[in-house]
Amino acid sequence: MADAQPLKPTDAELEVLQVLWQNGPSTVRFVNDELNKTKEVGYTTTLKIMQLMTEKNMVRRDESNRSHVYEPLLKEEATQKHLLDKFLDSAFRGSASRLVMQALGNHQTTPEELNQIRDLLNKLEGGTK
Amino acid sequence: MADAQPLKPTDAELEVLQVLWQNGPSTVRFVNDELNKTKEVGYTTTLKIMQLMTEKNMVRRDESNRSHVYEPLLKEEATQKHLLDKFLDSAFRGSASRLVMQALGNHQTTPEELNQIRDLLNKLEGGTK
DNA sequence: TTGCAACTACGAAATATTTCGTATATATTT
DNA sequence: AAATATATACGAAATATTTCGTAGTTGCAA
Repeated sequence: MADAQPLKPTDAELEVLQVLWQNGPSTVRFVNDELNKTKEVGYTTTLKIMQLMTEKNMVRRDESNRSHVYEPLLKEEATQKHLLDKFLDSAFRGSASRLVMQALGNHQTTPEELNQIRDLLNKLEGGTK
Repeated sequence: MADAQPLKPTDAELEVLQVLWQNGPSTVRFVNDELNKTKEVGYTTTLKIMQLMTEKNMVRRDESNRSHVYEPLLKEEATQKHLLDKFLDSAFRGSASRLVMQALGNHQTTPEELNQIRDLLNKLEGGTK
């Protein structure tokens, strides 16, 4: 057996996933270089994390070339949803609206994005103006 | 020295803080009982966590009675903001709007709350309709 | 005044996660 | 062909976090 659960990735695993989601299937070398743009981390450290992720079926490894290529098996949206649920519970006691208010209040958002959100609100309110 | 940093509480610490934020200064016994409504956890485990939190200045301990009373030193809002920032970065690569859309989409929110959010949107857009 | 119940202190084990050194294999360059 | 660069595998140390047993106190009830 072996299934791609919507497991909760650890912090280090999530960082790797972000690189893969953003850039598609990549080698350890590439991922490690990306990570090093932000923080210092050894090559074998990244390698190890990705090996563990392979065992957990979070990524799939293509070994046809000497440099293995890793592809994410977890979907970005599904994983975000999963993490959001947990975060909402633990940090906001489940109050989505409070989280949303904080997120909108503390971070700059473009008018376009605000409009998208407004559209969503309209849909949610069932057209109520 | 010793200051009440907006430190990142661990999961266990956050659970304790939620109880304190929601109920005000409490004893270990009370906190432990609350936690046990959700999951099983030993009394001394909770005690230990709260002792560590005291050392980290996340809570203050009143020892005047035999049962010590713990009061949160971290503010709920500030802590949420801190955690949200981190979460936004790690899970949504900083895109507040994507997080908001997901949060609104996946969780039921009352019309009143939606209106609150709409008001906030209006303010943020600077009145642009 | 004895004994039980409820507390705190504290060390240490159990887990979970991250980090990296070393060995070894395989390309590539000179 | 030798030296050098680049990969993977793997064990194990370093950290971080959680969990709990045990010892010792104190309050209270029988």
